[in-house]
Amino acid sequence: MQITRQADYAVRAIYFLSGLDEGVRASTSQIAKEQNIPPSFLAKIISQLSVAGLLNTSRGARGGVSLAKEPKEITMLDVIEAIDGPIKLNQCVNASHGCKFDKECPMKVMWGEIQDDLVSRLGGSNFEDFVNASPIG
Amino acid sequence: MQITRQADYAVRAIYFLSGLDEGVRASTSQIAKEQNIPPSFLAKIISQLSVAGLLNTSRGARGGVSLAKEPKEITMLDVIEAIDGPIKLNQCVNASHGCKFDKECPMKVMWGEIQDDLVSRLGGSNFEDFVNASPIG
DNA sequence: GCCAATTGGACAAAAATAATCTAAAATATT
DNA sequence: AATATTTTAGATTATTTTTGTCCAATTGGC
Repeated sequence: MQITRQADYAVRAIYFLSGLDEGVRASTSQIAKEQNIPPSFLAKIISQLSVAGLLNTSRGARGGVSLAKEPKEITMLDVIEAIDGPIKLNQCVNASHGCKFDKECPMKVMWGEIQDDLVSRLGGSNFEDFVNASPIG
Repeated sequence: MQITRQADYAVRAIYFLSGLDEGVRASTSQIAKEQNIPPSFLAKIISQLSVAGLLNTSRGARGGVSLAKEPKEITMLDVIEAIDGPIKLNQCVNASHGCKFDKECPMKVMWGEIQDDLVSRLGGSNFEDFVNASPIG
């Protein structure tokens, strides 16, 4: 019932980049040092975020990473699902898996509602708001 | 970001027992068979629920398990936290752990709010309501 | 005493998580 | 062209968590 370390690292990386001027790059190792994240682990995460379309990367000297969209267009949900996959609070939500109750299960309904709420709140949280709430020093 | 199988098993056991008449016992193996849960695994879970004060157990022939409270007095949160421990959506919530942002982190605030919501919804869901919503056949 | 049940502990297997390491590819700078 | 820097990709490892199993002990009713 907790986001993974990886997802947290991803969020912090995006947040860090959101604090930079538009288009400005930072290298993975820079972010790693700044945020105290294992560098080669972060490299993997950065790569996934790039595949997910959240980051632009450029190789080579003076290369690095920058946001692929404005902070306002990136939500907490985007980042977390890019790393941890779709949110699913219980195995049965949005999928029957042979539980005896299943179809008539009021608890399944509850999980579905809570999950929808969670997803919608995460989907409504963007990084511009985060940065505005507390400008990064 | 998902409750464990154990917690789900626990919930299903409590739900099953909530459908019985007050004070009626069922054996662990009965519940296990009924709900398709590995019996010796369920025994462990039952034991934890007993320690948590949610179940009464009695050993010996004709022994078994029954609810320690009325279904109305048992919440989804009770059951899940008895098995999975306290809900914590991210490592940083309610605890500083050396993240660079920490104190001024708007995302930590967000996690805290979402978590409080989740906890309050789970704490507001009791098993009488579940049983009423869909009487167990 | 016998049978049926929980209890407790050790143990094992599998899966998920958290990394590390290395080689390759790309690209600015010199 | 050479070099230094950086991402990319893949294999590999280590650790932790999750999911169980098994067995002996205990308890209680008949």
